[in-house]
Amino acid sequence: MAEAKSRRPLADSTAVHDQVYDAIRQALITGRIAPGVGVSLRSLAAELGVSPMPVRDAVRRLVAERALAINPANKRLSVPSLTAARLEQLSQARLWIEPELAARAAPLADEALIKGLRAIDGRLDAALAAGDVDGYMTANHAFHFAIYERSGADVLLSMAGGLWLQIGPFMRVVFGRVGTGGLPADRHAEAIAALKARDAEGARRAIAADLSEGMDKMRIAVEAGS
Amino acid sequence: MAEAKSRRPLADSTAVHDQVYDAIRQALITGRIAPGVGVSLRSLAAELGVSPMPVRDAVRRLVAERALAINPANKRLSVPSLTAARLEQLSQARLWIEPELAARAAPLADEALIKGLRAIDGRLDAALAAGDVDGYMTANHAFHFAIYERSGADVLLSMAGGLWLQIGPFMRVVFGRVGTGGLPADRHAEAIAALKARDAEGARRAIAADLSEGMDKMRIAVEAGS
DNA sequence: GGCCGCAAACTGTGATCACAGTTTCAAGAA
DNA sequence: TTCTTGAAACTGTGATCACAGTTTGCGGCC
Repeated sequence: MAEAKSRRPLADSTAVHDQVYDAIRQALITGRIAPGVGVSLRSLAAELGVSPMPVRDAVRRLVAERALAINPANKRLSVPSLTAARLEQLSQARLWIEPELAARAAPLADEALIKGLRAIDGRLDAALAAGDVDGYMTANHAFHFAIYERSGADVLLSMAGGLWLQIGPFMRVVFGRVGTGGLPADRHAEAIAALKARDAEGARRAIAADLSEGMDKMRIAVEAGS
Repeated sequence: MAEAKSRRPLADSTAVHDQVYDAIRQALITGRIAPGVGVSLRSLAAELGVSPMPVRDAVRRLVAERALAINPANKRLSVPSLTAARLEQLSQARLWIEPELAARAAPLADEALIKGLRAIDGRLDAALAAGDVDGYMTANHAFHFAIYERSGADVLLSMAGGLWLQIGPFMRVVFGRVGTGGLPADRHAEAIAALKARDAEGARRAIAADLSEGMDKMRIAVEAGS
């Protein structure tokens, strides 16, 4: 029992089901749990060293966010498969919401935000140069949401969060197949410049371009894989 | 015990937590549980005549969909308040997603869909004439989602569903304050005509106009109420 | 050697209990 | 009368168990 509890030391403080949520979410985004495969409450619970109860709560939340799917026939859990149709819809939704969040953040940008973004972008470039996929994806997520959070638009922000969660597995496929090479961080520089100038439309364009380029790559990778 | 179980006879078949989800969702949309007030797992369970367990599952889902809020300090549940900022974000998200769903549905429209929409619109008009708010809201929801479901875009469809759930309480405020009068069903006729002609852009415009008009009313009602 | 059938293992679901933290409210003191 | 204090009630959380349905895999049969 004590041994099981120490299998994967979760972060302290907050509720267990939240820690389980974060753990599964991270496993999903990084592709540690592959799309299409089935999972179960008890296996997840054993793997995380907790009782099935908080896992059940976390899973319920992830299903509501469409990060996990539940087979209506036998009610079994699985990770959603990567289909072109799903990617297309997620792309379209992101292309509207995220540039909008960037545009809303621009007038509210301050020096602290710019400085933070530069630091994140530095970590991103380092991960890119080192071929560190996890590091790149973490930094990329941090970069975008540092901007989005500044918008103060909580409803749209949570929608964007849900979209990233669903698109995470697609990203992993891209980097697994075509590598991290050729991904331009220039758009990030553009975005930083626009935010510094409090240029809403410039920020919108920069983020839209950044998304478009990334999602084109995903589309190609998914089509090649099917 | 047996008495409690028969307090509110839920629909048969599916899982209990799904029935509880539907029941709470409906109570939220129709405003039977007012925005801002606190709720609890045990009180909901007692009211619905079930044990707290399925309520817990349903609530977890509703919190993930932002239809319920959870106070981070004392972890207590409450219904989100109606703020102008929230309405503005929900409006913007709806105005992008729903016309898009209508446009996608248009090329796939068939006679059965048109016929179904006409029937729903008839019920809508009857409810409108009778001042039946619940009937109007139910029919209006049915009308829109009959169209959206035809698009086959499941990801966007579920996003639209989440948005309706969040905007439901706002709708109730409108009808409670300004009544159902002055709500034009013409836009619905326009939408039906466009779908019949398989005119994607026409359908997009009709739905966009329908939403705009409804949400303008909501905005006015919310501003007047604060 | 290949196929059928049954038992064991595993699945999600729901109920019940224990527990720690918070709120509420009433009784007693100033 | 007003403020303090303490107990009771209520909150979400987690653990554990029971149960029905499904899947799985091994053994025996054709």
